[in-house]
Amino acid sequence: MYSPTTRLLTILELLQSHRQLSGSQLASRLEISPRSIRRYIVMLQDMGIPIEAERGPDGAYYLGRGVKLPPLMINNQEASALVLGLLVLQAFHFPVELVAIEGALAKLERVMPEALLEQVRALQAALSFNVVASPTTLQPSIVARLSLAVHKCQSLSMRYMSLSGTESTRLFDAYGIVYYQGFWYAVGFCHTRRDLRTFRLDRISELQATDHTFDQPEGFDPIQHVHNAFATMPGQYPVEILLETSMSHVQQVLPPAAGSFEATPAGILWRREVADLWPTALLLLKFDFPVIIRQPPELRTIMQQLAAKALRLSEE
Amino acid sequence: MYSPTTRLLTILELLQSHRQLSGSQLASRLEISPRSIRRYIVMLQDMGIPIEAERGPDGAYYLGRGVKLPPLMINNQEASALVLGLLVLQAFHFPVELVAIEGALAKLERVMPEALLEQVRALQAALSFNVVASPTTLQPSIVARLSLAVHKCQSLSMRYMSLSGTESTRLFDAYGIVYYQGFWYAVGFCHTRRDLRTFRLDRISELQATDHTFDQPEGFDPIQHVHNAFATMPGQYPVEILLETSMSHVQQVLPPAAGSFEATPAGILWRREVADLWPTALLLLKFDFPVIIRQPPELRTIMQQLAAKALRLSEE
DNA sequence: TATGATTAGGTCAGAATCAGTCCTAATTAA
DNA sequence: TTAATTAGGACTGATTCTGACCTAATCATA
Repeated sequence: MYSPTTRLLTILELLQSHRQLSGSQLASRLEISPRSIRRYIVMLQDMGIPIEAERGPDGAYYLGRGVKLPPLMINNQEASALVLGLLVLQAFHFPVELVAIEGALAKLERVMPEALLEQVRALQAALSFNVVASPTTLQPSIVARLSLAVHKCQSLSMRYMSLSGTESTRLFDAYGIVYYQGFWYAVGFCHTRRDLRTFRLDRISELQATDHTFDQPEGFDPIQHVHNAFATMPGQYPVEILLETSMSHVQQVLPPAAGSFEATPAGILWRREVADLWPTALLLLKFDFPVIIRQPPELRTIMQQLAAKALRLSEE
Repeated sequence: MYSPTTRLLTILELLQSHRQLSGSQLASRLEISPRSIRRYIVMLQDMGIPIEAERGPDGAYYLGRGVKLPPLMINNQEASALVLGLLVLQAFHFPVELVAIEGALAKLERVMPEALLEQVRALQAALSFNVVASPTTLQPSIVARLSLAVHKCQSLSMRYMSLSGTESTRLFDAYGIVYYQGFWYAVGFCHTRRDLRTFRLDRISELQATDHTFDQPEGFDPIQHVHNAFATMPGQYPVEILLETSMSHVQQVLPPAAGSFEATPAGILWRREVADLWPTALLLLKFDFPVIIRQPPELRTIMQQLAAKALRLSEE
């Protein structure tokens, strides 16, 4: 704590680990005059470090937000947490700039004490994450803009290429972003299709926030919806099924995203649209309450086929 | 970049973002004489920052490892990556000291530019990880020691409390650590039971590395093993089904957690143990390839019931 | 083996910086 | 109002820093 430079760093460190400190506190810790502390504060500010001050009694200096990040003073524990975090991001193909992850990793690993690095590497080698490798890469900037739009409830205009390869522009209210089996998806309401939809992020080519805002539906669970969306890709068959049970039971068994539910005297009328009827058919077999198929007739045919298949399986 | 004090920090920053820099490069960047650079290097070294040098042509200065961490100079991108990493660690209940995560988070968030922080917070709020919340906490120190033992192939002596509540001391060769459905497990060879075993980390109370070392088996996949261990949990129905398709197709349709798969001339033999046969029965109806039920006979009965149910549904 | 580029460091004088001690002003909570 | 705090000007003397000019040591390459 002798040279001016170390003093400067010490002040920075003190301000980083304490919420706020008064000039006299700093002065006594560094054993220099308060006047010099004020001078150091100015020096730090000149360096772009946003030190702010509260005046008056109980006034103090504290770190504010700037445009640039000040040098971070971290201890060993924190460093290993940081490295581990970065490694996890890498393993999960998190939508963050790779350069950023690698840059931060390089900086940290280059200066970490040997013993610490060994510990972290051991953890890294020993831990197995249950991760499906993602075959595609996606642009972090898209994810960043998307998440901001989710946060601010801004509708989005985007260009999307469907799995079949056709590209289209859609107006979309994003409710959440979900990682599911190696891919990242945006879940929300598609104005073009007027339905809840799931879009794979790596198939979005353009994304633009609009002025239009929307209301986030209460209690919507993006994960649930993605799970469900995989069983029920939206499409051309209008399905109408009468569930002879209570609404509360339905809500336990089916996610809100599964379609619309209407209470009728005969039971709960469940409506949705699907391209593939098979998942719905299987779903119906799962239920432990009586079910009546209203629409479409094709679903009855599929049920017959399922019955035949089940019978065949039971005999062989 | 004018005062001597700021120059020191600039040199540090340059050394952190570049792998290595020669004295003359540094001198021209800071617009001071090479002699002064040399002096600054000494000052940094005196401050405990391990700057090392390569002599001769193409010689240069570079950062080495010390006992203490130097101030980290990071940019905005790197900061958001770091914060995200920490958030993920938190979400996954990663075995890292909570204090470390929170300390680092506090330091980073306190100084991050407003816009950046908002972006990260938005991401955090929008992203849904498919994570099961862990009901237990575990000691990071145990994980650290365990992972070191995995790395160094040291046998471990540990006290473990089984699910039934009996405590025992075991000699254990840890092969890996796996996160599976909200819990952390150590996978390896248990000398006491003379078998591959899986131990939940939060049930380990004492852990001690021994002098004894072991050989890590070639090509052992800890995740695979945990999956298997769960698929073959003692349920009462041993299920054995012949899937008449290729192994690669099976792997696309079924997760590794579904059980064990064995290639036979007739097809893939799928074995698992379950307590409830219904989910398996429904699963079989999903497949688009021929399937033969070998075991148990009860599964055939269930298939008949399913067939009846499907038929009933198709008629109404 | 010779050469040149580089780090390492000693020395010295003059310039620049820094620290402390005075001040005064502005701000703000009690 | 009062007291505590930040903010900062001015001066002086001590300290430090800088650049210039040295000499060694090291090491890759021609």
